[in-house]
Amino acid sequence: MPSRPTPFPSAASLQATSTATIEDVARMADVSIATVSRAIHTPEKVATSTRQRVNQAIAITGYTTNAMARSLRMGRSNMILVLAPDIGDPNFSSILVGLENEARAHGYGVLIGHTQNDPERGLDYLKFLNSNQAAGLLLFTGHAPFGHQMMTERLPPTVGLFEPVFNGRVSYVGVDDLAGARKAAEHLLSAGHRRIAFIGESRTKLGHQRRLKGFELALDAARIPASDRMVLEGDGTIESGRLALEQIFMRGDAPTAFMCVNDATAIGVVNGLSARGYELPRDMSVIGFDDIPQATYVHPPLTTVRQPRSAIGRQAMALLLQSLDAPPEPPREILIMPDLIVRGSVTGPQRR
Amino acid sequence: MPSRPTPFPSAASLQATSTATIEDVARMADVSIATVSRAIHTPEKVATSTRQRVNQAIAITGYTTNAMARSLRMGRSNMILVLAPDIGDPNFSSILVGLENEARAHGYGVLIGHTQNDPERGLDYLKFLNSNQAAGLLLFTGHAPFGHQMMTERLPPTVGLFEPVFNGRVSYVGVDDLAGARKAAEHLLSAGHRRIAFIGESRTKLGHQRRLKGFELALDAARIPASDRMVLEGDGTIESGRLALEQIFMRGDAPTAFMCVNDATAIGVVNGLSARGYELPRDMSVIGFDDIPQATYVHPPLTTVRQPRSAIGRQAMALLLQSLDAPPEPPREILIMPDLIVRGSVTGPQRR
DNA sequence: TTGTATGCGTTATCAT
DNA sequence: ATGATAACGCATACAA
Repeated sequence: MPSRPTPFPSAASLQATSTATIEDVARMADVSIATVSRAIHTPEKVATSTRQRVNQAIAITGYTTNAMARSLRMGRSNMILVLAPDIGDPNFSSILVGLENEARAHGYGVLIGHTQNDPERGLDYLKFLNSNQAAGLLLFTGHAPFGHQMMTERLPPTVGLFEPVFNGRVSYVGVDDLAGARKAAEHLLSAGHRRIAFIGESRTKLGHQRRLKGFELALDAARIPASDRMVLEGDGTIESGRLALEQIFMRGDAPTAFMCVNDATAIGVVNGLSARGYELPRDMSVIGFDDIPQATYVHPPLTTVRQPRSAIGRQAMALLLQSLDAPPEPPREILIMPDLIVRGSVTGPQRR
Repeated sequence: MPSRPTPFPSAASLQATSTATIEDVARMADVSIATVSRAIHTPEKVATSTRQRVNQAIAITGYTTNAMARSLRMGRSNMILVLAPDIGDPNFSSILVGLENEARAHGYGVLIGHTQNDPERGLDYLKFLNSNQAAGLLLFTGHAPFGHQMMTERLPPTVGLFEPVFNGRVSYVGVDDLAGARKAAEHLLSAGHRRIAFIGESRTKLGHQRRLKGFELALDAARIPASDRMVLEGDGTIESGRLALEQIFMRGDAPTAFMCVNDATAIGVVNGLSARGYELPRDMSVIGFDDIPQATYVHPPLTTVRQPRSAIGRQAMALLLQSLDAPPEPPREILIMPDLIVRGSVTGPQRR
């Protein structure tokens, strides 16, 4: 019995090879690999009939462009690397969604690198970048990745987001810290508070500095004397809120309201206050910043300033994607105005 | 004035080129690229003196292997892809640290893909895998990535972790759900409870099913009649805890204790109970599972079963790295025994 | 011990 | 409209 001819020249050989390459497709469609490549990237330059044959072959083989080869050839990948020190940051998740949506819309994929603020890991990702495995870099870290100078020089287009980047001249997308903090302080002021404590890390964190500035501007405008203001150090963790509270009570001159640099700090303060027997918000007002999910589950629920997380993600990615072709010079800074979210942790000061 | 000879043949040309390649190193060390490659990967096969020249050249140029080219050539990368549906999962962060430590120790890097349970995104990452951009796959998702069948067939070595993988025959590393749940139930029992409600999603989630089984085994052993057991549906979100609670009260026969499939559910129950004016744990006991950070910040702090997160991460990566050379057949399942964490949400039942 | 040459899967240039 | 081929950067079989 004569062997039945297969519809395509090399149908048999296909099963042997693991992943279909452009060559498999070419053979099956009976064209050159150049034509296959064209059919994919510039379909209008290919005759309709051949294009159809190629597409059919692609469908049958399940061919997907080998991104490694493509990037090697092109000197640029279509992946964006996001570097984050702490994946667990409650802000990170929804910013990421914004980033990814925007990236997808432009044909880019998103990869996340977890640095844990460890220079070693930073170096690893630097190497990753160095071999063009990502076309652009998004810094959620507040600083450029650490590593050999040689490598930091050759960084791809980069934009920082959420936390201002203190080293490296890069574009930045984030909340308008100053304006947001000012809104928060004004909310406290208009509730009648005059003795207010601010808790934050003003020395190294740029974002915290800006929030402190907004706080001070608002109090200046309300002509609150310096003697009625307290500024306490706190690195932005829940624990730092508790600690700052201890200091306040050690010094003995409690304020009527706390303005915390972020919600984590505020949660620490709320917990500490409750533990000391204060009833909130009757005895003391607390306001936060960020509006993380946990802000709702504390008692009383936190009045706070909401980070426009999704917008930050979207705009940061948009800016980066633009920068891929021509990095803006000088770097741009996009500040998004946040909204005040009024919940239950602020009322007027108690009569004393 | 005669031009001063440069110490190396092509020192000048280096500045022009963007990133140093193996060829730059070869020229500078005055050897062939093959020798450079060998000096890096099999140093013992290279004369000491040449090796030194090569190393020096590498140091000067800041050369790093182009991972794209290397992987293309070798047909395998040194990156591991972790697929997670929700980066914000409070369990994810510390598992990740375990994964990364183990990976680093073996010279592998970790990349995270955020699928959001979206098949489109899954397909993207499938393409990523398909071109050998990752040597192995870790599934935090509870299921294999969705995509064209053609591509799912060609998956690299894979292991699931944290949540049993319901499609795809893959190895798995996670907590011993059954034993952990049994411990929790026994804790409730030994506190004196006999009317206990279980809240969880027993239909589609394998892990939930196992926890329910552990619950039932413990109650069987204590000879609790079926009439004293309640099993309520809840998908594991905070909201699902509240909802299940509603159902209980609608039916009117409240238990004395709640065993929740996870902490999120338990937090929903605790909140709901507090909102209804119950004082915990005096009026009602609640036990969770996972020991997420938030378990500490609810009142009363949650008694729960702790996920061995770091161990899960470490062992899953170790298993995957082994599987790279020879995938175990049949797939292995590593179950880690969890500890009961006693806090304040469980006491004896109220006298009625 | 070292060098030459080939191929990994693409894209792009130049012919035809 | 299509095909042949070079080059991307590297690892390695084979020669020397």
